[in-house]
Amino acid sequence: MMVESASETIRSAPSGQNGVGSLSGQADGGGGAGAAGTAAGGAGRDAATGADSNGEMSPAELLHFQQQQALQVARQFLLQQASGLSSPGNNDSKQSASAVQVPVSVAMMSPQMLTPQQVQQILSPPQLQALLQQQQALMLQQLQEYYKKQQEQLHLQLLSQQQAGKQQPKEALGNKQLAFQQQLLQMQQLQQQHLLNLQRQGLVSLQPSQASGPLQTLPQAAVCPSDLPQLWKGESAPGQPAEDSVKQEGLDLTGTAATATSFAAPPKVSPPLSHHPLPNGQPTVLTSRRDSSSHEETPGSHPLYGHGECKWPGCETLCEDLGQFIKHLNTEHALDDRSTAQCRVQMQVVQQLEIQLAKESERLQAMMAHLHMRPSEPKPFSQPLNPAPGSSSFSKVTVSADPFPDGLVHPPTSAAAPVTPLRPPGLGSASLHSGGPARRRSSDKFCSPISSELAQNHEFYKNADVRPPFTYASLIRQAILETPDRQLTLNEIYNWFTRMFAYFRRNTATWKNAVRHNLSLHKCFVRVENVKGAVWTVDEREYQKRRPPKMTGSPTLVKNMISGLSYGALNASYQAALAESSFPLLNSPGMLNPGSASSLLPLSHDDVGAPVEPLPSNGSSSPPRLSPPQYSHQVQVKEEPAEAEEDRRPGPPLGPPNPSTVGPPEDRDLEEELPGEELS
DNA sequence: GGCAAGCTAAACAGGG
DNA sequence: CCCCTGTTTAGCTTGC
Repeated sequence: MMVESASETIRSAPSGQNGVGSLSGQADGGGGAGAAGTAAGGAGRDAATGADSNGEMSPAELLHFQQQQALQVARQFLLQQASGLSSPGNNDSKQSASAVQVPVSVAMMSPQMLTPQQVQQILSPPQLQALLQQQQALMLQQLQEYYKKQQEQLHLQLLSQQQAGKQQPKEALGNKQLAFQQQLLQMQQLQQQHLLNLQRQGLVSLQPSQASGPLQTLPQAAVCPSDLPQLWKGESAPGQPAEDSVKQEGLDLTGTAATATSFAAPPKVSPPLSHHPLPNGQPTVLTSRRDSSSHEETPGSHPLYGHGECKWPGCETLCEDLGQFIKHLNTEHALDDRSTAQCRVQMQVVQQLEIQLAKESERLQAMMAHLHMRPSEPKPFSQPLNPAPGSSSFSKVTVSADPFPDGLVHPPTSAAAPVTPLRPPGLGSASLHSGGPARRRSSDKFCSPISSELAQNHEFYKNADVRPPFTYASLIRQAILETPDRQLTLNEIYNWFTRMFAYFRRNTATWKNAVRHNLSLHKCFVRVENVKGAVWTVDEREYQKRRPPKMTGSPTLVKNMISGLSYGALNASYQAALAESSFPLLNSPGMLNPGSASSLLPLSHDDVGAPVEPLPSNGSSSPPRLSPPQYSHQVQVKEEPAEAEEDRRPGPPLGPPNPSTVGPPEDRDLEEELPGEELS
């Protein structure tokens, strides 16, 4: 029967569009925002309670209620503002790069849908920074308005109380006024505490010389990413009393502290990093960074001054000398709203980066713990965890820069656009071969579970025009084993290739020929005549025997090698294998144990939901092929005549394949049987 | 350098 | 005759 070309049928299939879906699916930011708002409300409530202690209950309750109302109004207003960044009321904050408007709007329109971390993962650093900046600008504006409201309400309250107090004893009135004043004071204190916390994180260090400048309208200056290092350096000017600056800002922005947390995008949670405050309140992280990045700074210079220009974010004003710069700094970057907002923006940036760093560090710790590596070792960063493609990048894929500089964590499934030359995580240099045939594909060379790899990077391969780092044989086998019946027709194999890999949606003549060639060439692929035609199955035993073991006959050698591989003694090639295989192989607990062959015994069939890449029998292989699963996926062939394959190929040594009876029992037989077979 | 593995290309045959 | 499927051979590259 004629079957239409697989490539044509598959080409029209919708490619995976998962970027937005994954975003919406992860929507979880509402909880965080709500929690922050609750915290802010709690602060207000505490303040009100403090007033209560002075006597009158009803005014305090009323004030509390009004505070809550004001908070709600402020929140709603912020959300409204966020949903329309270009609204007329935000003219002052529109000077940011227009290129980031779209993502910023997207992110701001759904503040309760995305956590800051998620937003950060979505946005690029410049976008994120612009977002943060605008968010901070909005936040500051809202805080000011809210503060004004609060003050107006308090004054109204005072007036009303005074009006009502005319019929009350003077003591009561005095108590009420005192309560309001105390509440104001508490708000200020809360704000100071908040800023102090930030200061302790090293995120705020305003110069005391910057007296409260005139209240400018709004922050607006765009902070270009290149200015970040300068801000890093400048955020903790030496010799600046932190408390002074905090107090100054606290007084300058009185009343904002209680609500600041409700508007701040990231929760004020210090990442589980080394946030050990130094005696001056600066975290060691920042100090070390400054040390490493301020090499050009001389003791007499200013961290915000370099190369003759002001390094304040978005400024770049040329200053001939330090004195002029200081003058400029005091005039242009005084402690006003804009500077404060810029500092806050930088705080947010730093926080985001720290959160991200914390996450990545945590992931690294988990990975290293999983790999039984010492977490303290700096080695992993030098290991080719995500090696640059370098000379081995596939010819059709040009990877100019690492799109995921933070390692192998970013799932390509979420970001990979169709035909995007992204490198799948965990696929290293040997994966994307340079030009010509892609040989030594990782699955075969290192026996990485192709199913795991595919499961992890399924979307990537589906969308990116990247040649999968697997041999044709591995792919064919995987295609066959993924089916319930463990059998596929040739055309179905074609379909699987085109469905799973964007790369195979073209060059059909080449790879189809190769598929046919492999099916015929390798004895592990068994052609079975079916009612509907011929189907291809996999003979796992033959698949294992496909590669003659190089270390056959020396169990001790193998054992030593296995021991050598354990723990930190991974050799370079195996590390490369790890890099290429995304470590799924190490899911086997026995992999890194200096252990017996029994510990290397097969992974579960159900691993990763699909048959794992089989591991060779012990004593037979190169390092990655250490485990001897040797389970056979001898399939249930829907065949009437069972003799079709036998005449063409000799049956597997296990005996006549009775497809209807094969299954776990055969797996057990294989495990018992094959070691000797391989070691013979 | 030899060998094995893998890829590509091509020729060929058989069947629908 | 064309296309698909399947087999086989050859040449080449790469890694060990």
